[in-house]
Amino acid sequence: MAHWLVKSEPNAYSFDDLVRDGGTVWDGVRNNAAALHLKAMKVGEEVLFYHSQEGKAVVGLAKVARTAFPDKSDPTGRFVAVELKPVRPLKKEVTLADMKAEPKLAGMEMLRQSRLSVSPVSDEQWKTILKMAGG
DNA sequence: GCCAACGTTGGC
DNA sequence: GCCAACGTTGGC
Repeated sequence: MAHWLVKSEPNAYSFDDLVRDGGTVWDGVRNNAAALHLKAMKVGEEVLFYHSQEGKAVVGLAKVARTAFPDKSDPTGRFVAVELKPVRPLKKEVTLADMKAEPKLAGMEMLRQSRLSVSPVSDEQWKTILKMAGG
């Protein structure tokens, strides 16, 4: 099973919003690299939910509820959306500073390319982050 | 098809 | 608020 990380500005859509809604369509991605990752997602795969700008931390776990389908909000029809459901909040947030300070996470895609809104997370990175979050 | 200019994202 | 990184656009 692959793992992923998605970013959202909590002002626009926070993890609490996802919990409140019980799930959401993850659309609005307008970047090819990110879209490729969306297309690779499978139902049931788990996703780290990261708050950018206000927060700068991984705050919760979500999972893929529906694989990629055409993003209705995209007039060109080139991009896709998925559906995500909340799993649980993390016991402890894992901040960007925490992740940068952890050598095991040095190769993380989201650290390498900070603007990428959807990125893959390796098994080892996944385990490391969950451990940092208090299990 | 190249590349400069511009816009957007996101960390600081 | 600034700036670096990166993607996109448009002139040539």
